[in-house]
Order: sequence, then structure tokens, then C-alpha cells
Amino acid sequence: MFRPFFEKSDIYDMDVGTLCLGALDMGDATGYEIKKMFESGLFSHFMDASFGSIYPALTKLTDEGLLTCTSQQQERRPDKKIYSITKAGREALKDKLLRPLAVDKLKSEFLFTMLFADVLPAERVAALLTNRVADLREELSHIQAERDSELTNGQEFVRRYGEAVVEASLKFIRDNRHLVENRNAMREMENMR
Amino acid sequence: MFRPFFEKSDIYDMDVGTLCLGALDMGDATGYEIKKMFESGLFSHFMDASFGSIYPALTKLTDEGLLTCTSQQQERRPDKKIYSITKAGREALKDKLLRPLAVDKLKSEFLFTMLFADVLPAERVAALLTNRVADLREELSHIQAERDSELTNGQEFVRRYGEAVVEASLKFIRDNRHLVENRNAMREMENMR
DNA sequence: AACTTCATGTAACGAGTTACATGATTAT
DNA sequence: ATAATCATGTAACTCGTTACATGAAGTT
Repeated sequence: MFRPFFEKSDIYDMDVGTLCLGALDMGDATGYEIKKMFESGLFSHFMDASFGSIYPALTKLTDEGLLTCTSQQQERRPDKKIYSITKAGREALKDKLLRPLAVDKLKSEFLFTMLFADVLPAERVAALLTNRVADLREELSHIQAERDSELTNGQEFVRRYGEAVVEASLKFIRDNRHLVENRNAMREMENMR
Repeated sequence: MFRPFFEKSDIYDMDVGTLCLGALDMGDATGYEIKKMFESGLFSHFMDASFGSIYPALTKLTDEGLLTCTSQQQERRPDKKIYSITKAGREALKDKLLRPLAVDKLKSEFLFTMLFADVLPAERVAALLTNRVADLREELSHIQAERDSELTNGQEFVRRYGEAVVEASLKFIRDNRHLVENRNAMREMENMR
């Protein structure tokens, strides 16, 4: 009988605090800059967080001694708070990264919608596909833009992974959109086989 | 200047209620069966929900007239409640599906972890990759198992999409794992280029 | 014996988002 | 004029999960 060697509560939860720790492991940054990292760049492809969760997380992590914070005065603006990860912070991050991972789950509104392609107006389906292609192309160009920068092996692996998946999606849509766009063409192909 | 033609609140939110409506559009089911659909089968690849959200959603949807419910008595078990989507329910679903979509976002703990491959123990990285391959293989076999069933074009599109992405991921890992597994090999390859 | 499947439901809790507060500067 | 960028922070809210309650039948 299979007995799990870990409890559910042990499963590594990629919460905002951990995300911030990860971001700061790559260099000092402010909360604002961390948000930007989640919006563009390597991180953006598989994580997200809002200011409303980043700022409190940063405060909490600092209280716990996992980060240090230096304020930099600015004129006519709130002080810039530059956070740095501490040794304890690096250890806490590494600790989290050694825990069992949950299987990733994609939440795709696009795929959910495509499930009903047959009952949706043809223009809607076409627009959905076209937008999707545009989004993927944009994502691809962002990913490729990061090619030049000096990345660790891990970062480069992740970058290429994203690139590969986006390229495969793009190719798939190119090759298969007729299936949902042109319903008659589909039936003809079925018959030809 | 760009003026958005829709408000944020208009953006289609794939909440549990909508997921249930979608599931029931494919045929009558109980809450328990809907949960199973989210755990395996076509739906499972990009959505999820627990009993704690499915049952209340079903009750709410019924109150709103989007579903009807017939109880089926059972011996020594709670009555089976079979839900059917109503005409109003189908319209509500279609309505939702016509709203602007948010760009999908993958939350991947695997990729987040791989970002730090360089500072993680080699065995951890190897195990991560091996587990990932196993998970993907399993997912692929599930997706392929659905091949025979009679699917609508939309469903078949989604099935093949999942298949294509999983295959691409598998191929990617096969071709690129050396990048994070064997750090010296990586450097040698870099020099050879 | 112990666990899984069947079957529904509720309450407590948690982690996040959205919206607000504040406000100068620069780009369109 | 209007909006976006910079910059931080808090409070209300939302949506969902987890854990519990209940309990028989079948599987390992």
C-alpha cells in the first residue's frame, strides 16, 4: 500500500513571500521593482503578485530576519526601500525549494472557452485564436529578448523551456485552427482519412 | 490614446460556478461527478475545484434558475442530486464565454525551482526532472486515452492542444536537462560553439 | 485492519486581489 | 488635458481550500 512520505502541509507552497525571496536572491530590489519583475522578464511567465501582497510580505520577511532593508531618501516621493536577502533568507529559500512540489496546474480560460467552440459564433472563435496567437507572439519576443543577458544555467533552462512551450503552442494553433474555425473542412478531412 | 473598451470587472472570470455550468453543458451530473471530471478527463488539464466550492456553487446556480436538480433516493447514502443545465443556464454560459479573456498565466513551482538549479544539490535537480518527466508522461497517457471517445471539434482541439504542449515539454526536458544536470558539460558546450 | 469510493454539505480559515490614500514627474 | 511611471502602504473583500460531520460498501 502506498504511504505518502510527506504530509500535505509539507508541500511547497509558492506564496508571495517565497517569490519575493527568489526575486531578491537575484539581487537587491525595491517592492516596486519586484512587481515589475513579475510583470516582465523571466519571472513573468509563471508567477504573479500584486502590490497588496508584495509589500506586506516584504515587511514580514524583514521582521523574520530573512531580509534587510535600507531606506533611500527621495525628494517628493516616498522613500525607496531597498531590500537585500540575508544569509538566513537564502537558507529559508533553499529549504523551501527542497520540499516536495505540487504538480503544476494551468488555469486556462482560453482552453475552457475553446471547449465550446462548436456552439460559439464563428467570429468569436476566430477572434479568440487570433488574439491568442498575438499574445503568444508577444510572449515569445519577450522571452527571446532575454537571450543575451547573462543567465545562470537554471535561468537559461527556464527561458528555453518557456520558449519551447510558446513555440509549440504557436505551431499547434497554426496547424489545427481549421479544426474549430472551419467546421466543414474538418468533416471533409475526417472523411478523407 | 488607448481607451479600454471594457472594464476590468467585465473580464471573464472562470469561477467555479462557470466551470460547473460548463461541465453540465456536456451532460447531467452530480456534484461528486463534476469533481471527478475536474480530476481526470479533458477538464483536468486546466481547471480544478474542491467539494467545498462545487456544492455551494451548484446550490446557488439552482437558486438562480440556471440549473435544475432532481434528487434520486439511495439506500444508506445521501440522496444523489442530479443537476441539469437549463436554457437560461446555457445562455449564461455562452454570455460568459463571449466576454474578454484574461491572458492565461501558468503558476509553475517546477519552473520557479529550476531557476535556482545552480545552487540546489545536483540530486535534487535530477529528481525534480525525473519526477517531472513521470508526471508529464502520465498526463500524456491520460490525454491520449480520451482519443477514442466522441468529441466535438472544440473538445478535440483542446485535447490535441494539451497533447502538443505535453509532448513539447517532454521533448524539451529530454534535450535540455543536461544544461542543469551536468554543469561541466554545459560549460564545455558553450566553449565549443 | 485500513483505506478508498461513494455522497453531500458547512464553517473556519487563508491567501490573495481590488480599491483606496497620497502625490510629483514625465510623456502623449 | 490625460495618462502613465514612480513609490509605498492599508483595509475591505472575495474566492477558494481545508477540515470536519456523517456513514455504508467494497477493496487490499
